[in-house]
Amino acid sequence: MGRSPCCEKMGLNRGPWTAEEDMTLIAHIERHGHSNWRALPKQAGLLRCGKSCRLRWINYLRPDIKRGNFTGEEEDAIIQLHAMLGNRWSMIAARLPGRTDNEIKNVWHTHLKKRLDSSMPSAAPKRKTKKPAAVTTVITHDSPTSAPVLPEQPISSSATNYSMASSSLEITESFSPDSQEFEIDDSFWSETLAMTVESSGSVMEAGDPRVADRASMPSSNADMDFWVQLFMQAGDMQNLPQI
DNA sequence: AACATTCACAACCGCGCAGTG
DNA sequence: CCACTGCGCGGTTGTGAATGT
Repeated sequence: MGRSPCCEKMGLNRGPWTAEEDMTLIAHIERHGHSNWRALPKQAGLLRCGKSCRLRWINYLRPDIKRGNFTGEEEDAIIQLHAMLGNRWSMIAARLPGRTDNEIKNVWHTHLKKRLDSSMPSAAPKRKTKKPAAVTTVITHDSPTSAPVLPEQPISSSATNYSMASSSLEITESFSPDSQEFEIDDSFWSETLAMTVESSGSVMEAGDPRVADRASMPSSNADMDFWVQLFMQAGDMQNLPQI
């Protein structure tokens, strides 16, 4: 269907981003946001395609990205979520504040998958030390002058839905990942996961500005409440007639 | 010390979906 | 309704670093 390529490859840079490119992209998004990825590189004077800019921003330059090793809780959460959602990395990422789908996908393919395959909790990875998060460019968003603050600019549709940090997973007992006993319709997840639950029990819609505040909240009892409610709903689904 | 192997992760690719004229 | 565009997602690859022999 005559689909044009995402960008003309002619004369555009590819491969690893340079510090200058990073700074240019950050500066441009700080000033103008990223309403149009396709037009962004031209406007910013970058020799990159919009897709590449978007990927770089979402996976690396975003100010709210949490760099560094995944905690055990985060890994457990990924395993649980993957058992429920499958390879819906963006949805999984939406439940792990500061983590990107790409990062989660990488972690899954590198060690979590192997960990499950071996089904040996004590199966230690060959590497004893994990190298620090690779940093080709040191961008300090802590700097008051460089921190991109885009309050009215959604970072991404999935990222704005952050609602919880990883939770501990005693809930596991009520759910068997290996069991195919029940299937949950996608609409359930899109509706359920699009909501966040405050500790008070009230529900926030994804678009609620309060959600953004929660994105920076540490793991808390509210998160556990979220999971308890979520799994309870999932359990209830089993008793519902198939639609 | 040198080479081989494995790992981690950034980046690319292509497809599908939603929005728009 | 159709064609087209832009975006987002998931799969895959490339490469440098770490580790083993």
